[in-house]
Amino acid sequence: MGNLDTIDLAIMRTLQDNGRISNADLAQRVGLSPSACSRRLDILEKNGTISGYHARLSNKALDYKMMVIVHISLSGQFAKTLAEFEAAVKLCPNVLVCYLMSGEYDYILRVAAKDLEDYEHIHRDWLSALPHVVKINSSFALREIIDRPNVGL
Amino acid sequence: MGNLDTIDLAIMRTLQDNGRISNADLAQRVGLSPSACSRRLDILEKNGTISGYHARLSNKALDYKMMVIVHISLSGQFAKTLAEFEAAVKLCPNVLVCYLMSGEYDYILRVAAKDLEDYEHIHRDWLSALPHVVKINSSFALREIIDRPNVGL
DNA sequence: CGTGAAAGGGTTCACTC
DNA sequence: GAGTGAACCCTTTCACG
Repeated sequence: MGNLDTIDLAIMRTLQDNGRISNADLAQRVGLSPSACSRRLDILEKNGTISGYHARLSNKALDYKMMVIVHISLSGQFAKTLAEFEAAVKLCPNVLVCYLMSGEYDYILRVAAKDLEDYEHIHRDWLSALPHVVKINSSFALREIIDRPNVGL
Repeated sequence: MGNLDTIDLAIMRTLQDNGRISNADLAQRVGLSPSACSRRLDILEKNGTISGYHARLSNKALDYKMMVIVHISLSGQFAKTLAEFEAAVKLCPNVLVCYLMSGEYDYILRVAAKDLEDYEHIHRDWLSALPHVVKINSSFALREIIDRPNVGL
């Protein structure tokens, strides 16, 4: 996790947008020889600075046309209550993101659904069924403005 | 964007978690010859079902320890108002996600910050400075429970 | 860090079924 | 659609400058 220099940042910037580029092309882009580039990449991966590579699937192509932001409150804040909720929410494949929050609601979720009917099912069969839930508030996304995997470097 | 069969789904499932796997290994995992696998992958990429490959960077390694959910209201809903806000918000590198929403607030944002002081700067110099903003509500994430790039297949 | 070289694989064709 | 084989290219790793 040592210090990142300009070239490390260039490698990361390239791989953010082009995760499947070959090492030879990557080396050329950042101005390194293939062997030096491969060595650096190896370090970045092994020390966890680059934690993985993921294909992004088109929600449209998969017919997921809706994105819903869900705020959830539980009946308490005991560790056991939270742990049971969290274990259950992880099983729902439609939940892309879930954070424990400060403030009015305990959790915020980002949920993908095919359409409104699909979301009704998810709401009834998954979200309402999560343990200790006392309040659910769904807001629907009208349009996606930004969706980046990482902070801009 | 044609129909996806079991093998296509297996390819996508593999590439979601292992975006830099070689075509040869991918072929073996899904039970195809390398050439057949490469042809299918090519189709999935070209028709947009797979829209890209992204390295995931460790927020910890980059020193981004805070995640903030920000609700924002604008002074109106005219197309020009929204367009000006959206153009401006896209320039902030700390904003990972931004959706136009139905409901009480107009936009919801996911913002990464290094620490509380860093967030104060982002709030003052970026968020408060966005055009037409009349209300900002920041909630801080205490813990990440789920953060998947895609819906579970 | 770069170079060069060698070994081992990977990718991409045309071709066949 | 899928598999095969061959040519070509890429990756990885090494010793060395």
